[in-house]
Amino acid sequence: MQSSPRINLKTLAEHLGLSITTVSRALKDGPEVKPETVARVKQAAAALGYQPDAGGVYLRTGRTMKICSVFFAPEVTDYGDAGFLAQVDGVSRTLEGDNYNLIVLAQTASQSPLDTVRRVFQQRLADGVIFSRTMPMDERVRFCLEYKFPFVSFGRTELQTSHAFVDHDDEGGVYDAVIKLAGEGHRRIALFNPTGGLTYAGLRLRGYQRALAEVGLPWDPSLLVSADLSVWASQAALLALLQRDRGVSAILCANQLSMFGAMEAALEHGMDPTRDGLRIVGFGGMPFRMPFEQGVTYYYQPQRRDGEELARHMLALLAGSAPESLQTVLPYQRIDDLQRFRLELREQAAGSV
Amino acid sequence: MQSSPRINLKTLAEHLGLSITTVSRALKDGPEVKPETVARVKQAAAALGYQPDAGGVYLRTGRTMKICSVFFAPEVTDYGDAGFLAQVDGVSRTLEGDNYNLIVLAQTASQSPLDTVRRVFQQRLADGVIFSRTMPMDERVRFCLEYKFPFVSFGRTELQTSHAFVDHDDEGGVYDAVIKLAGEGHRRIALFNPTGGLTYAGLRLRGYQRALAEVGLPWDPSLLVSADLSVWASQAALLALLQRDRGVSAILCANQLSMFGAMEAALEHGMDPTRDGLRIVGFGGMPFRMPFEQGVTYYYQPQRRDGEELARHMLALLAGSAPESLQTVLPYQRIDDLQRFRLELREQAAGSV
DNA sequence: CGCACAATTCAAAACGTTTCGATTAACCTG
DNA sequence: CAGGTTAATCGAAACGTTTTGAATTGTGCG
Repeated sequence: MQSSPRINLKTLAEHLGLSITTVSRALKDGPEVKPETVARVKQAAAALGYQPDAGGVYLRTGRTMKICSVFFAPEVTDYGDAGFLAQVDGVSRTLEGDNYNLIVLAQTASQSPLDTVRRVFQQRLADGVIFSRTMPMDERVRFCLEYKFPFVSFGRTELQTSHAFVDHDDEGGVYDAVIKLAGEGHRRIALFNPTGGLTYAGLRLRGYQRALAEVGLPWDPSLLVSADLSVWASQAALLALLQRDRGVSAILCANQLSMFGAMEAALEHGMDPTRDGLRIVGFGGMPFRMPFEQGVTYYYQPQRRDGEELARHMLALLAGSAPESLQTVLPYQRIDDLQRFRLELREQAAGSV
Repeated sequence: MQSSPRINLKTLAEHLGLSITTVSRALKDGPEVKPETVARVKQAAAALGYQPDAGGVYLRTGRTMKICSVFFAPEVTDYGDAGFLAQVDGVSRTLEGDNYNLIVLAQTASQSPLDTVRRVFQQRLADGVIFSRTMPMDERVRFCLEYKFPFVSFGRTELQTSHAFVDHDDEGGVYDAVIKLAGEGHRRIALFNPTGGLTYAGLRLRGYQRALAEVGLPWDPSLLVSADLSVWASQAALLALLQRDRGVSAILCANQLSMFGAMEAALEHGMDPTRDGLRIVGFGGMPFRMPFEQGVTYYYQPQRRDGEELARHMLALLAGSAPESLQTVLPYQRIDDLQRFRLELREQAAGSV
């Protein structure tokens, strides 16, 4: 158990009086090796604590056994997105089973999204990449397709070539929300959408317009508000809306941060959510405690599951599955009573521990 | 700009009519290469988009150019810790300047903290490791010291051998809070501490007791409440406290999640923060909007800066600096008016963009 | 006994990089 | 111009692994 000379195939082979070739093959149950020898090698490897050197394996095989997930850092500017961590946890946990490790690369505001992906590819930082904030004509998707670099996007594109993705059914969620709100008598329903040309913003708009048409409400562009996906930006944009349009009685937010922004805007505008009957609809993962919770509807998706699905797709891709078969659109779960929902999650968590 | 043959030193050398040696040296400004040649090589490298292959570099130099940050996944169970992302952002951004990449390894509940660090070391996943949740006799610190593996702990230890760390001045923060609260007339001040034997829990207790002694208040063990660092656990523990002890007028929380827990507990107990004059003291990063904000004092530390400091220490360590010189204890900033503080941060952020 | 054939094992090459030591060319000194 | 010094470049080895092709044994059959 001496530690100075690091255990590698060579030391292991010398120690056993075998060749490097045989040891290497024995460790992966090569059929050319005598079963007896296999057992002997494996025992010695375990005893000496041999671990294959990742660099050596890569150089020979071209496989890094790493997957990269891109983390969009500018979103951290104010409250950050705790849900991303749950996703990371899901990805990490799923990859672990197949001996893959996760690299998280922070994408700063200064570099373009494509730069980050290109770097992963060119420096061979990982065998595949996972990214979000997907756009209809996403350049990262194009890049990966061109160089045949395995990837799973969190969000769909409108590109011809099909590829692996995981996405939320935002069109369906928004559609459902508008139908319900209209049923309750709401006439002026605002839609908040993130800027940046993300695919799901378009899908949300489609669901919105489809529902409006169905219930016979007019499509009023002034009810569509766009801003950055942060508390402050959405707050400012929605405050402006409330100030210029007294008829708005419901706001469809994009994620938790913009929901916080909507609530702050309502309070800043002097509204009392209970008295004024303002309805706020949010979308996202595990809901934080909010400034107020009356009149709030929440469309929920567990983000750890997103991560698990992303990782499963990635592993399947690397194992040779066709991208067409690796496309998931996950439905939202509608929550009307947040308090009760939290209690449920709490019991659920307590039960699993 | 042909894409099929990957650009490596060999192709680059052939393209320039130079040897691999010269090209390699030119790219790192080796003094043995004619300045003119250096320029020529660099230009060609840029034009062809040459990026050194991470695996090749590692195999030769033994440097992975990666740093691993361990992410404690069980904390995600409910609200997650958005602050960790800010830290990740800080680490990542700082490493980037020195061409290091960040690996985030999720530590699941099933594996011991030591396992994760050991894996990083044995598989040579990274050149160094950063971890938190440090304990006085931390086994990970012991391990890294024994194998001379570079590390920076977020949190101090009580081990003899000195090592690099970054920590918050929790003792000072708690001390300051108790002094102020006592000055306002509070007599029964509760201290919430996380379970798990973390170093900073002990430091908090020390600051608490020191302040009590100084202002002449008795040390009452029943005012010390311990539970997991989650909303639910802290909520349950603090609710129990409020129910059994009617005299408690202030609660010192540990992080944002336990502060949420304290507020939920107070509300569940039927308290009106304004009317009942309950003071809640929180510690942590960027403060979320909370269920109520009257009577709240917040001790703030920007977590992105934590990450930057951790990364700076790591880089210095790898450059050969003595660990003794890489020990930081950061003071908290006391915030009495959260609303105003958020506005300040907002303007600050707006100014920097 | 000679030959083919299977069962084991091995030597060597390759991946991309850095670096030691050697080589060449050019320049200076006496 | 011989001999020495410097500047610039190059060839080759090494890192740890997998894999191709070859070598060594043992066995069965004619």
